[in-house]
Amino acid sequence: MIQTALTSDRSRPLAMEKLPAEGTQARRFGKTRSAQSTALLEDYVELIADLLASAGEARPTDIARRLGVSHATAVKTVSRLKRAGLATARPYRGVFLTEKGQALADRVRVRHRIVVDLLCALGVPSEAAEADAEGIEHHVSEITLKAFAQFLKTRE
Amino acid sequence: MIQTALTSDRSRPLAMEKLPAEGTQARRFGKTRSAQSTALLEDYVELIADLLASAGEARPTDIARRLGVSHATAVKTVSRLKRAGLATARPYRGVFLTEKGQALADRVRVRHRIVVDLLCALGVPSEAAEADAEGIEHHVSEITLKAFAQFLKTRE
DNA sequence: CACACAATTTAGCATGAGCTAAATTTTGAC
DNA sequence: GTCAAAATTTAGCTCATGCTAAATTGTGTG
Repeated sequence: MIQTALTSDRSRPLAMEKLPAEGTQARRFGKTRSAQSTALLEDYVELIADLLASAGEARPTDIARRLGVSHATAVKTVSRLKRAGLATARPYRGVFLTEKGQALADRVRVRHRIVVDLLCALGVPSEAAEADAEGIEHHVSEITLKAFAQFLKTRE
Repeated sequence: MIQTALTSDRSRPLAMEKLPAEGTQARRFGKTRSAQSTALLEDYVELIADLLASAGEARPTDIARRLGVSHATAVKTVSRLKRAGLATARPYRGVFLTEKGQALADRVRVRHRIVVDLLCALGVPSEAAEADAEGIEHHVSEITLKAFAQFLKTRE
């Protein structure tokens, strides 16, 4: 079910059983919170793809340094990635992405690019754009992303 | 120190001691994660202000229903708001905002409005705009918010 | 080849955010 | 005024995300 959330992200009902479903607002907040929990995994996957592309391998220590967390934390999260079917890793060897993980990384990268470009187009200095995009991107739905892309296309 | 993070949010160094400070990227991610933890408190404060304005009181049960969580969870989070100096509440009585909490609520409301308006201006359907803004707004820095407002002004 | 050093993993701890169930308090009906 | 129902709080659990410290494994030097 975590995979469901990750593959289609915010475009589907999210299948959270036992949702109180009291009103529209409750559902909206609930969705936001689910997105929160996938954000970290998206960051990891994005970074691992980056490391694999640039260095040929993704070691927990590098992941930890780039994310600003301890190695122990990185290792623990990697094992959650494995549980979620996004990555593979044999003990004391590097980390690799599954097909699903690679697909997610691709989507995340595209989305990141669009969000940064949009912010820049709106006049946000590129440094702030990069920093803010890191937090914003995880909450941008498909439909909003389309709107961003459209806006960028019609004005460049 | 939580207050520091809340009042000025992302515009200051954030004063996290013991930060690994390995590189720009590590700092960026770290900041994103801190913002994550303030997001929930912002939601609560915003909602409490809303309930106080519309109903004259903010009861844990109402908060819980509107946020889609259990009353127990709402109560627990309210006590964190108290610890953070944002709210006051005596047992079995309603919840109220401190001056700091009220100020935060005001800022959050303004920000929310701007983010929603921006998304709409970019062609996002208003329902999606409302939903996405709920997640996005917590990651919009002062400088980015200014850029949003500027964009809206010059084209309205 | 042995052994030290670096990297990795495991163990154990804290906090946040969620839940259910049980205890407590308030309130309203009679 | 009493008592039942509703609201609130407390207790106790789970997971996710972070940490440090200790144990384990790989690697490279002599």
